[in-house]
Amino acid sequence: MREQHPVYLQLRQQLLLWIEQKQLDSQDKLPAERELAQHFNTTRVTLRQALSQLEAEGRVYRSNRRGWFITPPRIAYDPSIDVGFYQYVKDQGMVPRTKTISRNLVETPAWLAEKTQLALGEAVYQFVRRRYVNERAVLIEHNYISSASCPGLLDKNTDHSLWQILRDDYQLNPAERAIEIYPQAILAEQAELLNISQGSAGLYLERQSSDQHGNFLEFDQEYWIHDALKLVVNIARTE
Amino acid sequence: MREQHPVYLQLRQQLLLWIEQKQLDSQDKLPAERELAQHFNTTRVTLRQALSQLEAEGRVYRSNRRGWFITPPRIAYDPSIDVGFYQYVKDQGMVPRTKTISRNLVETPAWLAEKTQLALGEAVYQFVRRRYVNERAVLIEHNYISSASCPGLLDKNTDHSLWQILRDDYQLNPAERAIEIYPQAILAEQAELLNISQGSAGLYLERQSSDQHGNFLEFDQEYWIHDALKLVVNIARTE
DNA sequence: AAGTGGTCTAGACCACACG
DNA sequence: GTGTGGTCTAGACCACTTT
Repeated sequence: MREQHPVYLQLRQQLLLWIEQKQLDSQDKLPAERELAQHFNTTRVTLRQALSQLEAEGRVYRSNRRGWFITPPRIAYDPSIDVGFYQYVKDQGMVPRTKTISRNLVETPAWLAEKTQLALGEAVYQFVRRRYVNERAVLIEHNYISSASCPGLLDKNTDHSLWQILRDDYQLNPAERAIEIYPQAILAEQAELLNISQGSAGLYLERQSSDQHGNFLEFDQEYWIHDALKLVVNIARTE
Repeated sequence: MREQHPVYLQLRQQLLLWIEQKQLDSQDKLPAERELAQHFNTTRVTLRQALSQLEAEGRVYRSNRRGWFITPPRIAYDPSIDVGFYQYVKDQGMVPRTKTISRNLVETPAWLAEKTQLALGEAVYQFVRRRYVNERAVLIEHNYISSASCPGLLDKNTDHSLWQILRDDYQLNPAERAIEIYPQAILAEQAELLNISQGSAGLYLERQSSDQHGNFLEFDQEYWIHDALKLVVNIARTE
């Protein structure tokens, strides 16, 4: 035997056992840190280190200053399928909710013009929305939609599926999509909207869609909490 | 003005400026923690909190007990393209390297049989490899390849591209692929192989490929360091 | 008002990396 | 061997949440 595991890793193990024993379920709250620290005969600092470990592993999560909770299972999401958040969450037996935080007609900024077919300064709709799964906020979404293609979109209810509105009200369907995905810490603005601490692990997903006519349709940025999502992609033979 | 940012976030900002000033480049080493703490007139604990923040953001990384370094740019990777690690790293002007850690003929375990067409106990080749970009270890890969389809594979040099071997020596090409991706902390075994600490943020990528005849070809698990990778997926219209 | 999580200090010891 | 990063303690104060 060479090395003894550090205390916080032993504590991690004990916590897992304790959770199992207590049969804590998704979104159940753990006892106060001071209480746990005493129970396991250690310091709050070390306890928090152990909890942070479990947080990184996606076993527990926290909500600002409210405490630690048991992480629910991940949502599976296939970005190649024409199904929106609202639908695929429901299909997996969870309860989706969307809150539109802001909606504006803005001028296309430089960074967006560079990435898309949009001209610098051209008017686009910008939506910022927060999405929940079982009342847990799991992502912040920034949408940019061509204003020319979708007159009057600002007046519609965007608390459900944008794609459905595009399809039903404007006969626009997403066709080609270019997607970028990478792990990225949640920074200040999004962290505040998600009520988590800045620097929490996250997954960034960016998607540009064009419609069935090949025109720019939508640019989408999604800031996901790291433990809420599982991406599933199926790829057929490329000829 | 309501709230003052906590010290470690101010320190984060100062560190970024300091790095810029010093013109530190990819993989350059930062000074010792004690030195930095003194320079910024704070404690090691707080300094480490600031560094951890930057680590989460992918600006700095650490290598076990060796210190803190500047994070190099991410590698872009399109899992829908028939190009292996070796090729796409080179295409982006970086230097790839692969070290085969183990190669074995093993019996298909239960979890693998469940996921694939492989029968429980059937013989498969198992490869564990560590991959580097510019001599920085960025992922651990577990490969399972049908032994029936590839006799003699164990004797070949697997320090480059497996796919190339499959193509050139066995006339097998990956066709359909099912991919799963999610953020996941790097746990004990992989952390040790990557020389990072257990619980570091990571990205898990799992891929099952079948060949041009529709037979099982390969099952692949990749444990990526969170800051090394950017996924790019292009999806055409699904008819 | 009380309790909780978030932050911070000033030490300390150890195991490992590196010269 | 020396210095470094990794870990740990025993406090403390503050801002926020909850009662």
